[in-house]
Formats: sequence, structure tokens, C-alpha cells
Amino acid sequence: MERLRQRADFLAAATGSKIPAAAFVLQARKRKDDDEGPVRVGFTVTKKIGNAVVRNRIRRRLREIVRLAATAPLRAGYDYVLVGRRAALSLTFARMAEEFDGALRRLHAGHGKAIRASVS
RNA sequence: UCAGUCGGCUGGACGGCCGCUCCGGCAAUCACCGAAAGGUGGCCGGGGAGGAAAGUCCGGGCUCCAAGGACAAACGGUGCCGGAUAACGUCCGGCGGGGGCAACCCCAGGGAAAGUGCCACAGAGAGCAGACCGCCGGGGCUUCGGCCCAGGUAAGGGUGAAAGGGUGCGGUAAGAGCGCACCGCGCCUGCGGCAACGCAGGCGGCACGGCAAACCCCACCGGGAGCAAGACCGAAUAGGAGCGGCGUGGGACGCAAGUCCCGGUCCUGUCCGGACUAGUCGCUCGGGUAGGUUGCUGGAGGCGGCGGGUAACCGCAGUCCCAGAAGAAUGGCCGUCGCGCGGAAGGUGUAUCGUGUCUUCCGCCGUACAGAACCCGGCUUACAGGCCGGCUGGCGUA
Repeated sequence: MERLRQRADFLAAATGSKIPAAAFVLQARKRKDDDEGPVRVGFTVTKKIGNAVVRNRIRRRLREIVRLAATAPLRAGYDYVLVGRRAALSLTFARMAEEFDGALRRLHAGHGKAIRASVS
């Protein structure tokens, strides 16, 4: 599993499907012509959420959720982005892990609010 | 012991499971990603947020850019004196003014006899001072209550942020630095101090109101931009330069450049008219974008010691190496405890109350402010709490 680092990758993922949850919004996008590539995950916590300490803490908790959810149905060749929300600070860890699992299943079942990416 | 004041330190601890990042060592130069530059991957050992890392308000280092040097002008900043420092708007020690019983605290604290300007409202009068009320003697009138006229007067009332020294005595018609004493102010001299300034004496009868966070004057300081600085590597695609291969319709003139005619293609189906008529492929090179590497942490460095200095701080030898990320590591989850607050019970001390102190239990109680981003010195602001020390005042005891 790799981290997303380039700004272009984040912008691309934002055009994919979105699944909202209490603690985060899950965005996902299948990379073109790449069925075997690694799973890549990125995290976004905007300045609106809080100061640097709060943003760091949210990002770390989300990162840990993804790391420990090895059995979750993450798919190869996909880019995932988790956008942190304020609730990620106070919700219990188990609850958030459940939400992540549920969000992934809904996403791959096709229930996400698919936003048609403009063909580039 | 209570109240106050100043300064310094600290910023939870331990354990379990699972991770992140950097450095060093070991090993095949192996595997994977990428066109390349380069990156990722194993095991072992070690390091890994703050007192403000924050705000980005000053001052430096460092880097690039600009510029003959110096000075001046302009603009910006600083502003009692001396010292510290790489430097500062910082710090230390003094001086002056103000506040507090005191410890101590606060002050944009140069120049107002260089010039210009302003001083609202109120008030009679506000910058060559000023008679509204009042006071005073004189003249006139009088219904004997007073009224009028020309004067004198800044002691009193009233206005104001401010009314041209203050208090007292003398003096006078009433008053007035009109005279005197003390205080204040100004000038001169002497003494002390590096200086700001202080002290003493003499002279002056008081002139020189305030505002420079109004313009201004004086002294001193300042080139600009910032690690997204800068350096190196460097695609794809487009464009540029060079070399080579193939190609560049026919004819006339001309040394050549070129011009003209006949063709060909296009505007457009036709006429007329107009435009075009040489590229294309391969290799190499340079600039540069995405991207990557570096800059990147050993420094005005920390620690304790000795010496100098009232202090800020400085010197000497010793010792230590102590974060380097890049959509941004330094953590996530759980347990036990600590600390604080509140409640309950019990013990202890006091004649009693208040209350102090100790032990145990309980609380879906609280445990802050805040995350390095090139590096230092400051300032400012935020902060649950805890600890230590100096000094001052009150009360009690010996």
C-alpha cells in the first residue's frame, strides 16, 4: 500500500465516487489501464477543521484505521482519499473502523454518488 | 501565619500490542517501479517536537539579484545617559517624572527663545492676555432701598484640560512680586559624576502656557528579495540549431540571387481573380517544463566547572552530538497509576466554632496552550496545573 503524494492524484481522486460517513468522506478512483498496481491511499484534512494539532490527530487516526483494516475490501489499482471531518476526533475507534468497512462495501457495490469524470 | 510583590523551574509516569521516519552497520549488487534522473524493499542497533515549535512584529547569519566609491536628497525606522551584544525597536545598570505605607511598578522620556500651525465646547477673556459678577475710592441723582457716570483693581466667585507662579506676612482706597521670607522657575559660578543629572552659592521679581502619537528640526541606522532563496540532474510533447539519407514537374533569361511562361494543388462546381509549389525521415546538440536530488542541519550549540563583572554578559579548559518531514514522520489502540477539583466516612490538633492535616472510598469530573518546515537572538500572544527562592507590610509567639 502506497501513500498518495502528488497534488494531481488528489485532484483526480476527487472526481471519482464519494461515500460520506460521520468521521470522513471516502473518495475513490480506478486508475486507467492498471488492474495490478498497488492500492494507494491519501488523506485530506482542511484548515477549516481546526489548527495543526487537531488536523494531525485526525489524519493519524484515519491512517491507523486504513492500516489496521487489512481485511477490508480495498482493490488493487484504485486510489482512495479520506477527507477528515471533525467527528473523527471524538468517535470511538471501533465505530470508525466499522464505518470504513461499510463505506468500502457500498462504494464497490456501486452505491456511491458517481461523479462523471470528464474524459481527458 | 495572612496579604502583597518580584524572579526562576516544570509542562504527567509506567506497561502491553501494532506502526512511522532518519542515521549507522551487515548482505546478494539481488528484486520491483520509472523513458531517465532517481526511488522502493530485509535484519540488527541508535536518535526522533516546544516553552512558547504559535503570531510572523523586529534584528542577524546564509543565498541570489542590483550597484564604481563616498556623501547628500528622498523614503522608512529609532529617540534620557552609560554599558552588553553579530545586531536589535532586545537586555542590564543608572538618571528624571508619576503611583504605592513598603517591596516594587509604570513612562513615545531629544528639540517648543529655527520656523509654520492648532488649542474645540464653555467662558467676559485662550496667546501683543482678560473686567461677566464682585471689591474700591471719586462725581452726580435719590422715594434713602439704591441707581447712573468716568476710573482703579486679577484677592474672591464663575467657565475650562489649561486663566500669565504657590503659601504666609507686610502693604493698600481696594488690590497687585508692589516689598520681604520660603518653595518653584530661569541665568551664572563652583563642586561631584564618563554621562544623563545631582548638590551648594549668587543673581533675576517672573519673562519662557500646552501640543512634536501636527508639520518640522537635530542625531543615529537602513540597497532589494527570500530556502517556493539558490545549485545540480532532467523526460514525454511542441518549438530551435547542426549533420546525413531520400526528394525538390518542364522550359527561357541570368555568373548568382531571382524573374517570367507552361503545368500541379487549394479557395470553388465553372469563368475571372488570388494563394501555395518543398518537404520528410534519422541522428546529434543546447535552452527549458513536469518530476527528482541537493541546500538540510555542528551551531553567535548544549551541559556542568573555574575565573572576571553590581548586572546584562564575557573569557578559559573539559565534555557531549541532541529531529530533519515534504498532502508533511515523531504515532494509534488499550490498561494501571499520579496530580487537581467535588462529595462521603473516620482519625488527629484546638476550650469551642471556623478551619488545618492524615487515611480510605466514590465520580461515564478535569488533566491545558499547542506540532519543527533553512538556522539563530529577541518581542508579543496562549496556557490545566505543580514546585522553588528573594523581598515588603500586618498580626501572633519567644
